[in-house]
Amino acid sequence: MTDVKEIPAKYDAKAAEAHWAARWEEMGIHRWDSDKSREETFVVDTPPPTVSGSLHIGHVFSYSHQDVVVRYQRMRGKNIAYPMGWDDNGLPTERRVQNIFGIRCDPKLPYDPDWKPRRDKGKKDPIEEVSRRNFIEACALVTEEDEQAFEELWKRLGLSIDWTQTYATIDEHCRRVSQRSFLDLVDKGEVYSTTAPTMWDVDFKTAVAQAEVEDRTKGGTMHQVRFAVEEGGELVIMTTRPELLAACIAVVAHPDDERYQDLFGKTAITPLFGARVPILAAEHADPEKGTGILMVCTFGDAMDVEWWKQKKLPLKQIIGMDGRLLPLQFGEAPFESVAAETANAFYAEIQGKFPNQARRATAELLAREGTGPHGEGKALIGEPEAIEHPVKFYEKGDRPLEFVPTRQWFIHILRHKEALLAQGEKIAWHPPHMRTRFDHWVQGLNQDWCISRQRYFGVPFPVWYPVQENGEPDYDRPIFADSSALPVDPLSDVPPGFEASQRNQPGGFMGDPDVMDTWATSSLTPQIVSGWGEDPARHAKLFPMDIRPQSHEIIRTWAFYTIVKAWMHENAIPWKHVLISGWILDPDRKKMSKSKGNVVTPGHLLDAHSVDGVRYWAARARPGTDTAFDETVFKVGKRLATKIFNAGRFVHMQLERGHGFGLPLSAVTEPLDLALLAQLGDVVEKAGQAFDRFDWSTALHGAEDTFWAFCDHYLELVKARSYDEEDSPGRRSALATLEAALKSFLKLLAPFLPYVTEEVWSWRFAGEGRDASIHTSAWPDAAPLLERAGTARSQSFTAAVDVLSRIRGAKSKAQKSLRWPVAGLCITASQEDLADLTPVLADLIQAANATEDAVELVEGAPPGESRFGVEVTLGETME
RNA sequence: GGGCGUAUAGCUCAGUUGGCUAGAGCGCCACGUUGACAUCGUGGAGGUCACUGGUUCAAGUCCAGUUACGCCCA
Repeated sequence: MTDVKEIPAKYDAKAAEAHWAARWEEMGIHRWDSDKSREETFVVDTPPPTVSGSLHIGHVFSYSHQDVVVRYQRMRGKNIAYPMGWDDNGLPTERRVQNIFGIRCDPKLPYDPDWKPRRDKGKKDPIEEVSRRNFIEACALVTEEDEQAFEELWKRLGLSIDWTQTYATIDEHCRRVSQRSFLDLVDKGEVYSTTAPTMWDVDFKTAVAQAEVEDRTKGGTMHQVRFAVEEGGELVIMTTRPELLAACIAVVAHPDDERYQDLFGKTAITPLFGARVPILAAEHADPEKGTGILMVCTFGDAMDVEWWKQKKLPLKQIIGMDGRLLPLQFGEAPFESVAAETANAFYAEIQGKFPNQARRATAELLAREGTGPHGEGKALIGEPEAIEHPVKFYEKGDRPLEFVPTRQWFIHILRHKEALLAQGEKIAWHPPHMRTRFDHWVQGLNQDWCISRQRYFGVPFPVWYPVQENGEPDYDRPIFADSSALPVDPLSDVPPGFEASQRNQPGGFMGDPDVMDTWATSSLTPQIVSGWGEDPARHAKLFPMDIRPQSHEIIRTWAFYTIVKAWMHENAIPWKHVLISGWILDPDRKKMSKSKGNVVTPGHLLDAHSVDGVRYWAARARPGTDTAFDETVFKVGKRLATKIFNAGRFVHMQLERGHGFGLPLSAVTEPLDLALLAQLGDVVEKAGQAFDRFDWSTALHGAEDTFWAFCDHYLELVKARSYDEEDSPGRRSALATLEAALKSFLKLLAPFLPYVTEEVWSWRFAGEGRDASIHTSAWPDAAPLLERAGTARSQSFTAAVDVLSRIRGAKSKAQKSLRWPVAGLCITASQEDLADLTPVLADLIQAANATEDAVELVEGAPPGESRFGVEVTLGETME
């Protein structure tokens, strides 16, 4: 308890932040109680941030939203399970490690136990090659540091996380859960491995999933190329990728396209390479596009893959895993040619090149005389035309994706669209329209989920393959780990029934060298936290979870995959509610992103505007709605915090002077006070309702507005009575109201501004048990407030405010101070409005510094459209 | 090109089921240090509610279309 006289005149936000962050940890008020029932518990599926090193104001924004919701639920008496995870997986970390230490992984190198990563390397130093295990150790080192930086920020932000419940997506527990998930899906027949054309990043040399692909508009060139028709004549196709000519396996046009009716069934011959390819009718060919007839290659795009599958065409792979054109031999299957010798000569000029170089070179070849159909003229018509078109990129990559046939693990999702849409319907989305994004994503799926990544830092597959006598692995007979042995590392662990010496030997085994993609693990955060498959009692208390807070751009990834897994494993939804946060836009309303260089880091903002100020800014944003970054809003939040402190200090001083702490609500008797209770009850009720539908901004809005009205008007109107030296009923009524109001406001605002509200609460209101902290104290109850207010005229308060404002205006116009005495006050209003005003007239007179005999009430129509006509005569002197 | 969303004072945003004389804060201007607060208070000026039509006694709000911006997808 703080002696009221000891309360400092100024609020030191920074000191309060440091003090309370540490105290809450000591008090353990954020701990989940595993003894409580599921019904009493509120579980949060916290987004594990990718610890790529940089903190972003967007983190502060969305994590503040979760915490606001959590703090409300805690005050509602819920046993909160609010864990924290770190997403360390995969490529972002590997990239960072490569840059920081100047290293690259070469899996063929042996482990060097003495090797230590060095940070002092310049950009000019040669890249050091290290073993897989050394590389993974370097990744672990960096992520550990990053996690610390995040944890410090989270703690400073006042996130009420239970820090005894943490995980990292590559830690042992998460590896075990991820591998268990994989094996469970193997058992359920939802996983398969196959060699299929897969979108492939040629720089990172890894497969990527549909969700990681983005279209970028790039400049390209459109070529018109003449093909010979074997039976006589020619046709003209249009293509942006002439470098794939050697991979051409067919020519297609729409079956209804009149221009090509007589060509269907005939054979075309490709220029340069002399390949005989069928001319086919295909529904998906667009007659409006180009010449309406196009070449199918293995593989130019997703459509090519589709046609290749549908028409069962041969595979002619010419792009290698490094993105360069592979060496080929024309005249041999599958590269048969009617002119193998010239084909080889032409191909020699483009072999080994990257596609864009090969494209220009091919165009030049096609422009040579004699390359045209039947050896006449040029194959290329005119000059290539510059165009803009969408090109598929890995979202973290710099070079266009290629379709390369590789062996990968997939999860069946295409055949489950209906079931997944049904799962989406069982979840409440906030705001509701965000579900349509999920629906559209599911409806638009066109590939199964490829979960293999050719990386190092991630969760390995619990899989080995038998090595055949010819030394090649037999992918069709994978050896799965025993579920009791998880997690396993197939590159160091030995499968059941084998000896370590048999690794990579004919008749022995080989470990799957790949790791799972990030989402294969991140899609399991509910299961990871709940102890799925390990601790049934815990799982039953934490799963399904209550809320999944996240932003809208990862509905198609994180939310989607999590829904997939929960459905496949347990035919369940992973959470009851999805809360979507908007984005931070820069002042030009552009999305903040690293590449644009408009990202704001949060540290200095917390210093300048206080944590409460920054959280206020975050909480003002409606769920799902993007918000412009506006530093002036931080100031408003800080001002609110200061106001809470000052108003709290004032109320405490009044209560102290009047020995008024702990007066019951029944002491509230004055009309003005009863009117305030009515307002208070109303805002408490509305804020609770808003919170119950996860609409934090509306709850804040109401609480804030009412609190300012309380400070600006009620406190001014009640001062005279609370200053009263005698222990009158009027004073007792004022003091009881002040305490009830302050407590209510502190609680209403506590989820948003946890520090200043706790600070003020701690002076005298903190007690035993739940009341030890405002954040565990009970959410205010509107019923007793409204009951006490009864039928009190709540219009009385607004009437007093209305007239007081008019008097203030008159003083302001006369350039007098607000304490300037009022010598005459004539108020004209309807009978009803005067009836509202009369009971609070005494308070009004005091606040206006008027006297009772100066006031004249006239029943009649007020001038204009105002509620009250107010004529003010100011006194001659200040007195 | 398709889907979803947004558009209200200079800026950031509120505006329930249509009832509005359209609000708040910031910024701006003026005034004021009164016993919570100068990290302040009071007052003032600021709007064709993107545009065009429609429904209605009544439209910021409902309907249709247009434009601009954002996101997702192709």
